[in-house]
Amino acid sequence: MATALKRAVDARPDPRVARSRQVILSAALAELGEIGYGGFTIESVAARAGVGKSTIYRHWPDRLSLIADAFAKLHESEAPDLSYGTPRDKLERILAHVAAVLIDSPFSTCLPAMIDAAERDPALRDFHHGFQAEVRKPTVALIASAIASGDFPTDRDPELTAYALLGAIFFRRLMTNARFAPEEAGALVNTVLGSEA
Amino acid sequence: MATALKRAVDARPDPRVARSRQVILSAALAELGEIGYGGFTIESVAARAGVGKSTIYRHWPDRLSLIADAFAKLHESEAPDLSYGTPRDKLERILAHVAAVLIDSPFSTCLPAMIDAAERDPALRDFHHGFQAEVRKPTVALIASAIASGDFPTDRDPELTAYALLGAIFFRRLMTNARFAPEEAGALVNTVLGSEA
DNA sequence: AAAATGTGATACGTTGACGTATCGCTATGA
DNA sequence: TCATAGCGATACGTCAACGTATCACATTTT
Repeated sequence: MATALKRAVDARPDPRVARSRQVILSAALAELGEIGYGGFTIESVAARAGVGKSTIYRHWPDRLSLIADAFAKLHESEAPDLSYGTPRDKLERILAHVAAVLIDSPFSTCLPAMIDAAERDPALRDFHHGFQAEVRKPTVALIASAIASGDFPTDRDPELTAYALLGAIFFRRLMTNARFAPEEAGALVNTVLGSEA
Repeated sequence: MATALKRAVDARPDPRVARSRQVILSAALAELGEIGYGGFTIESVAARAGVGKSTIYRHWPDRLSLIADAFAKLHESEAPDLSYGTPRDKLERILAHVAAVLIDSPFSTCLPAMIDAAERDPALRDFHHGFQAEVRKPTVALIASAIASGDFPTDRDPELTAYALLGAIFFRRLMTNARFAPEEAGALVNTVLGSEA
């Protein structure tokens, strides 16, 4: 059995590989935030990562798969704790978290590039939309159950409610120069669900 | 007085200039929709417009000013008629209009490129945010007056309400694969303002 | 009709990124 | 210790777009 294959099967992986992949992905994210999808180049990523260009080509076949992996890395974030509080408290906590992420985080920095990339490449679009749908699920479920239990007004559509709440925060990030502050989360819930909910 | 200067002062402009500018701007918009901001090139625009590259450089000094002019052209659209109906009717009409625009229009096609461009260039950002704020004004005013008059629930913030309503529609365009249908406008108003409003 | 000017085409040198290949060098696992 | 990779650097030819400069032709104004 060839040595390389043997290692792949039963030996410990070379730690240099993991390290290379990690610094390259970080540099790629930084580039996406700064330059965007269209102007993204392998050579800038290599320079920023302090890595030889060949090292990137060793691990990714082309620009697009590197971008896809970088976006995937972006989505390693934790959600707020939903194990306690009233439905309204939980919802407010979720929205404050989303607002905080959109004010300042790698995700927020790369969001315009991601939206642009999703528009150009079908695989990235599926990834982007699919991941967002996944992330939205707990929020929609929370709203639906609160409506069903009567905690929230019962004449609401859970999905539309989620779109209105999340949409307000994303809209402020992408279409205005005043990002949504986490402290406004309560006011947003009041405005959408009514202040007595 | 030199002839060129004299013409600039008091004579009729050469119609070829207007025609060139117009076909170039259209081609530039098509390119922005297809390629995006980062990959935008003067040569593609020239080819698409069926125009010599020199003609573009005759009228615009560089890439950025051409993009800015193209985006400006994008914003020549008419708003729905707000001269009749209840506040709720008017609001629903506005939202249905926004939804229709975001489903299919040059604006919708170029929106991801515009968001990306706004993130990279401060002048384009100011333009983008400024124009959106302008467009939003009548909607916010309508909501504010309907809240003040008691037509809408009085415990709402007009601006937040506008962000929730518009945000839902933009969110669906940018973050999901199911754009908002104009027919859903009524349901959206119900969900945000309550069905009895 | 004549003068002026905008136009498309084309050529130019320059630059930056592509993706490949080939170096010694060094970290690694055996 | 030693063979084995993975590494950064660098060079390579290719290509696409940059922004400039000419040119003959067509359109327009005077």
